[in-house]
Amino acid sequence: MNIVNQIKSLVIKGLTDLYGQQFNESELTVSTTKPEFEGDYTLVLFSFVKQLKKSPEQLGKDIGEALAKNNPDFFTGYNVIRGFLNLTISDNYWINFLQANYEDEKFGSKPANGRKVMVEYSSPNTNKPLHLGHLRNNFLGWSVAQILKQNGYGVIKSCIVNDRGIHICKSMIAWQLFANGATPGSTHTKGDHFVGEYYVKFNDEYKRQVGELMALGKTKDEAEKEAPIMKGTQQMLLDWEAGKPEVTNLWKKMNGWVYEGFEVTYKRIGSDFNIMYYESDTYLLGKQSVEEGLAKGVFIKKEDGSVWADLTDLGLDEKLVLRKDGTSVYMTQDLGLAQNKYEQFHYDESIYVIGDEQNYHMKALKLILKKMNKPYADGVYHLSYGMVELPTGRMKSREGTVVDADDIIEEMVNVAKKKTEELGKVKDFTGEELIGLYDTIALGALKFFLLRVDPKKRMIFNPEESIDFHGFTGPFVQYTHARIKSILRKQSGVGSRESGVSSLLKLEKDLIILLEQYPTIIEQAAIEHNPSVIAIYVFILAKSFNTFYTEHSVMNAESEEKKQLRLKLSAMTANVIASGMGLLGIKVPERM
RNA sequence: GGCCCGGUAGCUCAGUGAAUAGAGCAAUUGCCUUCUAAGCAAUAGGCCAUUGGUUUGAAUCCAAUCCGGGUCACCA
Repeated sequence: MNIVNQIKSLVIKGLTDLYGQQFNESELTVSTTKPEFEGDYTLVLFSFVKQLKKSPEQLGKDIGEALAKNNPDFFTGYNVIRGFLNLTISDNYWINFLQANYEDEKFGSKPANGRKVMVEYSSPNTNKPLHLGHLRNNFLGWSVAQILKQNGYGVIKSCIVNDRGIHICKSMIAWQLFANGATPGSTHTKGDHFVGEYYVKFNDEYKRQVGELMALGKTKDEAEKEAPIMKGTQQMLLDWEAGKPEVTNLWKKMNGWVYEGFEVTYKRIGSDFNIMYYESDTYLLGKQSVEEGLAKGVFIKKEDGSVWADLTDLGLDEKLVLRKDGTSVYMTQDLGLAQNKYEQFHYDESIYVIGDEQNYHMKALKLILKKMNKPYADGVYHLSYGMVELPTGRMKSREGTVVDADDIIEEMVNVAKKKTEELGKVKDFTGEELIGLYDTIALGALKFFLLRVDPKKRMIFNPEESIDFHGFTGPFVQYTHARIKSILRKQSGVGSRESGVSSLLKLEKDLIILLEQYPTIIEQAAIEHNPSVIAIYVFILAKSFNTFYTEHSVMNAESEEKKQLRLKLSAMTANVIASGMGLLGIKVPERM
C-alpha cells in the first residue's frame, strides 16, 4: 500500500477511535507538505470540521496526538497550522522502503489483471510521408500502450493504414504523367518521400489547370470539376474498385515504395504493431452493421437510398452511415472495423489515438455503437490529441510549412552530435557507439518534447527553441541518469546489506518521498491515458537528484553507512528514471 | 449559428476544491584543481481572460460575456 493510503487508513481508524464516526478514504485529503512547513504529508482538516463540531486546531491536535501515540514507529512528529495537520513520517520507514526497493527494476509495475486493451495509433496515409503531427500520434500511442502494460493490462497495438481512396489516386496519376518511369531507387529517394513528391505535383498541376479553365471564363466550381487531371483521378478510383489490373498493379507498386519508407521511420522511432489493418481490406466492412442497424431500427433509410443514424435525441445531428449508391463512408468502415476487432480480440477497451479534429466523429461512433447495443461500445475511448502547430500557425502542406518527420529527426541528431562533440565527454566511444548515442539523445529530446504536454492540448513547435537540451527536456533526464551511472561504475556496485543509518538529511528524504510516489504516478498515467504525467514526474525526480548531488557527496560521504545509503538512493533513482523514460519510449544512456 | 476544446509569468507549459499559484526557456548574478557544469544556487517576472454566483476555502465548480481553435460533408 502506498504511503498516502496508509496515512488515510490510520487517520480513519483514529477518527473512529476518537469520535466514533466512520469516514471514507475519498473524504480525506492527504498531500505532500509544502516545503515552507515542517512535515512530510499533510492532512486537510476542514472537510470534517462541520461534522465533528470541533475547531480545526482542536481536531488537528487530537488526531495528531492519537496518531503519534498509536503508531510511534510510523509518525515521529506533527504540527497543526491553521486547518492543516502536518505529519512527519519516521526516517526508519523511508530507509526501510529504500532498502526493500532500490534494486527492483520492475518497481511500480503491476501483475496481469486479465483485462485486454487495443491501442490503435499511427494510422498513416500512403500518399505522403509522416510529419511532426504523426510523430505526436506515434509517441502517444506507443507510450500509452506501454503504460497500460506496466499496469497489468494485456495490450494489442494496431494500426489502420489508409491505403486507398482518391488521395492515393492523385499520387498515382501524377506519377503516370510526370515520372517517366522514375522510382525511389533510380532517384535515390526514400519511398514515402518519393510518392509524396508526386502528390505535391498533382496539386500543382491541378491548380494550374483550374487557373487555365477559369481564364477561359469558367467559374471556380466548374473549373474544379472539369480539370482533366481530377477527372482522371476519379476514373482511376472507379478502375481501382473494379480491380483493373494496370491500376491495382501501379497501386501495389507505389504503396510498396511508401511502406519501405515507413518501415525505416517506424524502426527508427520505435513504433511497432501487433496487427495491421488496411483500409483496402476493411473499406467494405460495415455494410453488415448497417443492415443490422436498419433491422434494429437504429438507422433510417431515406428516399434516395442513403442510410443515416439519427443522433438528434442525443444532441448531435444525423450522421450518414451509407451513401445513396450503397458505397461505404468513413463511418461505415469504422463500424465494421470495431466489430471486426472485437470478434478477433474481445477487448475490454479500445483506444483510438486520433487527432481532435475527429472528436465529433468519434463521439458519434461511440453513440451509434451504444444504440446498437454493442457490448464493446462503452470500451471505445478516443484518445484525442491536439494539433502540433508552428509559431506561424497550422502546418499546411500546400504552403510547404509541414515539418517532415525524417527531417526533424535528422536535425535533432545533428544538434546532438554537435553538442556532444563540444562537450567532449565521450571521446573514447567507437563510431557505432557515437551514432547510437546521438540517436538516443535526439529521439529522447523529440519524444520528451511531444509527450510532456497534456495530449488533448494543441501545442506549438518552435524550431528555434524546441530543439533544446537544457531544462525540462529529455536530455536533462538522460544526463542525470548517466551521471548516476558514472558514480555507480566507480563504486563497483552497491552493497546489499542494510546501511545501518537511522536518520536522513532533508535532501535524502525528499528524494525517497518522490521515489515512493512512482507507482502511484504510473497508475495515474494509465487511468488518464496520459504520458505527460510521467514526463513531468521523471523531470522532477531528476531535478531533485541533481539538487541532492551538488549538496552531498556520495563517494565521500560522512561515513561508510551514509555512503551505502546514498549509493542505494542513487541506484534506485537511476532505476526509476530508466523505467519512467522507458514508458515514454525513451532510452537512457550509461554515459553522455 | 449549434456543439466541443482551450485562455495561468515576455514565451512554452504544470497545477482542476485547500496554506503565500509553480517549472522550463528568455533576462540578470554567483558556483567547475573534489562523484559528469547537458548541472546547481539566487534575483526579477502574476488582477490565473472578464463579471457574477456556490463554498469554511475557487485558477480549479456553476452561469453569463469576451477572445482563440476545432467541428457540424454522400471527404477521410
